[in-house]
Amino acid sequence: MRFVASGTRESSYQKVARELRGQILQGLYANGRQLPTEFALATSYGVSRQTVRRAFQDLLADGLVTRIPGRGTFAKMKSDTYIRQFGSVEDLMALSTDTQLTVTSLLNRKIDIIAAGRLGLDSDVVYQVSFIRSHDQTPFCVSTVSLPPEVGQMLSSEKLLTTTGSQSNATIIGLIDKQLKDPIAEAQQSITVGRASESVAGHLGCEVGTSLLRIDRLYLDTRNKPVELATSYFDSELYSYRIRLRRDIS
Amino acid sequence: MRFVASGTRESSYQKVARELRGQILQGLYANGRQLPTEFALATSYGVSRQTVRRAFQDLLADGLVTRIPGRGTFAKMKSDTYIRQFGSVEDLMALSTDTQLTVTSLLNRKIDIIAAGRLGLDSDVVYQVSFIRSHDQTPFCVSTVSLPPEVGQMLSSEKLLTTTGSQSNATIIGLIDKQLKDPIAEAQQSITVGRASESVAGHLGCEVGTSLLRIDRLYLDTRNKPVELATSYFDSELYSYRIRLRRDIS
DNA sequence: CGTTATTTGTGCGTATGTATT
DNA sequence: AAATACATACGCACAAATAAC
Repeated sequence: MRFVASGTRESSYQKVARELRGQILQGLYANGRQLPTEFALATSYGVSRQTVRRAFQDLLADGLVTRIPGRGTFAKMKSDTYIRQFGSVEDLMALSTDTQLTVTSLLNRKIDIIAAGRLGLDSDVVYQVSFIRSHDQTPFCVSTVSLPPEVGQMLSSEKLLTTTGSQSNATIIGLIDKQLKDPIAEAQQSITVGRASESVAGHLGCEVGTSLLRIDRLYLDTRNKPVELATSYFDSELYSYRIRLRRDIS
Repeated sequence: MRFVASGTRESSYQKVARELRGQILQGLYANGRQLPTEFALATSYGVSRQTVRRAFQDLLADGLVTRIPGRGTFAKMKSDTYIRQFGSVEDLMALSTDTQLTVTSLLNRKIDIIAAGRLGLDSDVVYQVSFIRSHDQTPFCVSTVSLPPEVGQMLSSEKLLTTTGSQSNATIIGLIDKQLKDPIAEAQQSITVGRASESVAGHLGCEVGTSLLRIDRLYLDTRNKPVELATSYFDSELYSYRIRLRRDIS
């Protein structure tokens, strides 16, 4: 899940990390088996031990391995399950440079009573745009964004949202935040289980009715006015939602 | 997720990372302001540039900074990407006031390879206790808590966990935190979709196989040692996981 | 029980490359 | 073109944890 700009050549440690990641995900080190030592990998790849260590730091951050001083490095994955969580939603959303947005339904005026209600509107009219988010050409998330009419009209000048199949690595809320008088101050997020509709299943490549992770986010500006409602579906077999909470900020 | 080991003194790069993390979270570098360069930090802390780089790798993995070659290191601005997660361990511990816990399976020694693995144990022996959480006499959550043997034995004096059908509005992690030498410092939470087993379905009053929200929490103490693994199933019809994300305006 | 070998962790120095200003 | 700043890569030394003898 580490970065890498697409254009540049892959560095040594990235190659090591990529190959080890593939082997782990393929179950070569299933049941927590031990990986080769730093020294062994360094000699077999013809790189220094530091380079191998750098690769392991990525695998560690990905949660794929456990390292125990004096003992060795062990894979965390159990091959007997289907669960391939080689990343988290947070990781993927965090680096917008890593994920690509492809518009599937252009920004348009729609009638949506539920969305309008959650946006605190009096009428039933909202502006909606739908898109998929991909990482490495693999779509992992389908989203629909609903906006109050005035916000929707504000964004109607954005070519990204009004051109078929257009791609970007921006975020909608980023676009909105730039143009708003009052900036975004707060978001309310709710995570539930949802089912894949026909269109969602088509985009994610799963079957209709599959249980998906559904994440709703309602963004509010400093005046506590809702400015965006985003409803996203994630395939939870591929991606889990991971959060790290810390205590003691000092 | 970060590494290592253990009872020893804090290392140099950890100190640098900790202090920078605190400063960022306190808003010292709010609005995406630039942090000192590697060289500046190295000289001011009296360490090498490599050590500063090691610290930045942790902050990068935490998603707290963005680094741009040729430009510098910047605190992640919440506006140009999205609003970041700021829950706290305290929030999780305070879950208890309006919900009630009923023990369904007493604290006991069990064999659980998966739980033991996630707790980083060498053997397969863990202590487990199961319970349901109710609100207004309606159960909405079924949890199983796995503990390392030494923690389990520590809690074996708690009447709550060793008496059939006992009720309380405490949290297990709260009980643990009181007795631990090293307090809880961090929690890793993973949210996925799970299916109701026979026993879970029985307690929640839903059908076997129903899709449920599954939340796994791994609590770590200040020495990064796992002390509790909680696996909970929520009926997503009754309960959705809500988070409020605030933005630091400063 | 201590000793030794293995393995990971920390820290530093150096050199070179690449991107930005 | 030059200076700045991050990225990669290698080398070395020593510390700390573990396991085996």
